[in-house]
Order: sequence, then structure tokens, then C-alpha cells
Amino acid sequence: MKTKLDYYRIFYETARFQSFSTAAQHLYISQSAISQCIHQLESDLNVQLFVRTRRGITLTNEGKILFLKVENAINSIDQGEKQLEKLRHLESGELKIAAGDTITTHFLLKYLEDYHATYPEIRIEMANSYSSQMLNLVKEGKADLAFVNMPLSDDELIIEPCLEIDDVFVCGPDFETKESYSWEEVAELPLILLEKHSSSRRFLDKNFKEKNIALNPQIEVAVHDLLIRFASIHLGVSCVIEQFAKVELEKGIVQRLSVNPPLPKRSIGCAYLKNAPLSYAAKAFVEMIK
Amino acid sequence: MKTKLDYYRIFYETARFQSFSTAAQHLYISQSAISQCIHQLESDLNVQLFVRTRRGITLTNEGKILFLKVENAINSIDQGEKQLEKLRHLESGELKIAAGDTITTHFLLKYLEDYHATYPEIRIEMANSYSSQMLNLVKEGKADLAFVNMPLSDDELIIEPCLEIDDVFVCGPDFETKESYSWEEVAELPLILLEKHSSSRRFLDKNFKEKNIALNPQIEVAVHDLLIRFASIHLGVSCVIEQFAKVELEKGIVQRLSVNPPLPKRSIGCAYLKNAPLSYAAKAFVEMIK
DNA sequence: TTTTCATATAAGTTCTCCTTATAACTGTTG
DNA sequence: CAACAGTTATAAGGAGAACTTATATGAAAA
Repeated sequence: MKTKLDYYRIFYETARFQSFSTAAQHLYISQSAISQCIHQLESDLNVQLFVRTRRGITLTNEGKILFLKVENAINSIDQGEKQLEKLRHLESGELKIAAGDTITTHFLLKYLEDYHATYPEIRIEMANSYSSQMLNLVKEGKADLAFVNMPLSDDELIIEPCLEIDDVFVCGPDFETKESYSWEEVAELPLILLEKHSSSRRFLDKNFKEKNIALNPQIEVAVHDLLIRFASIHLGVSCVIEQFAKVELEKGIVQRLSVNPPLPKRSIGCAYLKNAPLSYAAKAFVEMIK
Repeated sequence: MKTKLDYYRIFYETARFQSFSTAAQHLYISQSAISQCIHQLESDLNVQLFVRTRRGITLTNEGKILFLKVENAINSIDQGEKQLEKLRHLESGELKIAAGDTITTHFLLKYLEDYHATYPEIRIEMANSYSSQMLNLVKEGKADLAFVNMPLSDDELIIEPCLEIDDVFVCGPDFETKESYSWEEVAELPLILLEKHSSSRRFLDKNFKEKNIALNPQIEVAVHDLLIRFASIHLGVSCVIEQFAKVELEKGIVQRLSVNPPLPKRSIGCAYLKNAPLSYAAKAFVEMIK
């Protein structure tokens, strides 16, 4: 780069208007400034760019060649700035979310619908995997936000609780329930639980293990919805998330067992990078969830 | 444009090096200057461009998007500057010449050969037409140079003589020549002349007319070379340009008639715009001709 | 802890860029 | 033809942006 980039801005306008004085008005500076700037530019580049004639000025051949490049450059910068404006106003951009299927279905879906309706220009990308994997996606910048079961922590991330959930045991409508179950009694029931690697299951196992109770489920499934379905057709007693089985509980498709004491509450957390700012698109989504 | 273009230069280098201090060294300014500049840029654009981390800095998403555009812009400017350099050093460019066939063949050709050998990267474009038309090509910028028969003048053009030429009368080797011819005697000979609209013919007619002598050629041809050929096979006496018939005169293919007084000398002129500078390519060609 | 390596901030200075004023030139107009 | 209405060029001086130096701050490494 042989000269100040700002000179090119002035060169550009001057060439467009074919006149120093007109360009000056347009740029809100004096004609003299333009004249000096162009002289400087010409001497920096060692090339005559304009022919000064009676009726204004004309680009030389060299000037024309340069103009094409400068025009392209300035348009490019303009595009960049416009793009940023659009990002800021959520008229463009993308939102990359990592979340498990259960959380997506029962928690995020309604927000995603709203979000898309409000900001239709923002492309939404979903990834789903296991908690640790999802946190990695965020750390690698491949996802803006991850929704995971808490507790969970990471040096590089902020993980904020955004929904309290309760683990409850449910059974089919015809199941004969006792007034109340102790944990030991629960362990004796024909349990339907999630697979071992899921966070909900780990949470459950951990809590029971603290009381030296081992859980031996009769059935293990991979999907939360199946817990409800299986319980409803009397295949056993499922441990589900109360908030996610709300409809089925209300309709009596499953009924809740009273367990004493109840399992401790836990939360779903929203994870994002501690040191990098959220994209405008992600910020708007987080805002919406609150 | 929301901010000074120069900021983008700094932004670009900073983003490339992922470090304020490294970019500072590279740009030969202080780290502090970079820091201030980026802050200014961020506030002008209302967007955070970098994430400041322990080990240097990283572009934010918005920063990355901007960077692509800025990179393109800077490359474009760089290309433009490089292109100009090449033009200056005649490693690129084009030379557009307008000239009649005769002048091209007998005068320009050897220079064009040299020129192309010296500057092989310069594209040569030839146009040929009548004098007035060729001057128009120059005035419209469609030709850099026009080579025309003088005298000729134009407000917008400089027309410099670049070769003196002599019009002489020649005949075949067996033609019985007198010691010397008066103009009246010449007019009586069986003349072979160029067509009426050619400048050579007009020049001839004008000179004879001033002495009240009318020229009534037996044969009119369109091409200078045919004048020589026809004379050589004794179809008559041609008026040719001595310098362009040099070879044939030396070899005795045609012989020269001694005319008294001889026709006044005239010149071939090189025409170019008075107010616009010659392109580097054209300048080099003019230089070569001198 | 101390050291090191980043960026941020403060304050002062330099020097670029712009302004004003004027000149020089051309073409136009009363 | 002189005065004017347009250009761009040039000179000189002033405003302020951008840079420098010096120091603070903060996090990671030793």
C-alpha cells in the first residue's frame, strides 16, 4: 500500500463526479482539500490520474484502471458495513443451537417458533448430541448456545440455569398406587429409565447411590417420550421430567407416584462462551427465553 | 461509509496477526495506536470486532464477516496499485495506433517490430482509415496516436512531424527520360496517381493547381505499392514517396525523373491529444520513433 | 509471589489534513 | 472587450486527529 486509504475515498468520489468542486460539495470538504489530496495521491503513486480540462476533469487511462479497483474496494467495504447493520438489527445472521432432543422438543420448540416468526431472516441451525459434546461445539465456535442438564461447569463457559425441572415417577392410569413411596420402595418397582449415559439417568443413579440404593431398571429407553408411553401402557414405572410430561399428567394418560422425599430439583442450563460476546442473533434468543 | 478507511487497514493487519502488538510492529506504529484505532472503529460501527483473550485476540463473528469484505477491498486496492506499477514499467498495457496502410508498411512496421520485441506484454492495436477519421479516433480516446500526412491541424491535438518525405515521379527502367522536366511537361506524361481522396493526391493536385496546371492521370490506384509496380512495368509515370520507394529505386526497378523545381517537401505527422497525457505505452513508442 | 506477556488508558505532542484566501486560467456574457 | 462565472492550483496557517510515551491492568506462567 503506497498511500493512505482515505485518499482513495476522495479519488473515488472525484472520479465519479468528474469534478473537484462537485466532489468537494458532496464530501463536505473544500475544493482545495480535494485538489491537494489528488496531487498527493498522484505523487504517491507516481501516476497522473486526472486530465485537467476547461470543463472539469477526466480520468486518464491509468486513472480509469485504478478507478475500477477502487470502486470494487469501496463497494466491498460498504457491503461489509451494511452487513453489520443487518446483523445488529437481526435482519441477517444465524443462530446455532446445540441441544438434546428432549430439551428441544419440550422446552425450545415453542421459543424457536416465536423466534423464527419475529426474525424470519435469521437462519436457525440445530445440533444435537451429548452434553459434553455440545459444550465442545460451543467452545469451538460451532454453536452459539448449548442447552444442557445442570449441574455442569466449564472454565471457558458461562452456564446459566434457565428452567427448573423436577424428576418424578409416573405409572399408567390403572396402576394401583400407594399413598407414598420411600426411595427403597421405588427401587423395587419395575422401573423404566433412560439409558445410562444420559444426564437424567446419571442424576438419578447418583442420588440413589448416595443412599446406597441400586437401581435396576427393567427397561431402558433412549427417548424421554418413550418413558411416558411405556408407563401409560403399564409396562412399568418411569422416571420422567414433570414439566415435560405436563400434558399427559393432566390428561391422566399417566399418573404421578408420590415419592418421599422428592428428588432434588435440577435445572436446564444455557451455555455460552465466557470470553466471546454472543452474536446479536443469539443474544436475542437468550433474551426471549428469559 | 461510517468510519475512516484507514482504520480498515489497521483492522485488516490486526485481524491477520491476531494480535495488537504484532500488528503494531508490522505497521511500524505503537501498540497503543492500534488499541485506540480498533476501539474507535468498534464504536463507529457499533459492533465488537475482537474478543480480547489472554493469548492475544480473536475476531468475533461480526469481525469475521467484516474481515472478509475488508480483505477483498484491500486486495483490490493492492491489485490496482500493482497494475499501475506494471503500466509504468511497460509490463502491461496497450498501444492503439491509427495509421494508413502505406505509412504502416513503409514507416511504422519496423518500429512496431522493435517495440513488440522490447515490450512483449503490451498489446498492440492498429486501426486504419482516412486522416480525418483517424484524428477523430484519437480525440475520442480510441487511439493513442495517429500517423497522418501533414500539413494538418486540430485544436485539440498536437501533430508533430516525425518523418520528412519527398514526392517524386518514377518510371520503368526502359523509359526514355529527358534530362529534366518542367511541371507542365510532367502533366503531359501518362500519369499513374493515387485516388483523389488520398492526402498525397490532394497535396499533388493543390501544388499543380497553384500553377494552373490540371492533372489528368491515366490510371488511379488506391495503394502506394501499386504506383511503383505499375510504373515498373511501363504502364506510365507514378508519383511516389521517395523514402517509400527506396529499395525499388536502388535496385533500378524504377527510375526517378528529374523534375524542376521539385515538389515541396512534406512530412508525416504523429498526432495525439493536447490536453491528455500519453499512456506510458504510447510515450515509449513515440520515444522510439525519435 | 513475582514475572511475563497481553491489552487499556492517560496525557501530551506531532504533523497531517483541512480551511481560508488568492491566483491563474478558460469560456461566457453584457 | 472587460467583467464575470466557472474551473483547478497554490500558499499559509490552524484545528484536531492520530500517534507516542508512560503507566495501569489483568491473566497466565514460573
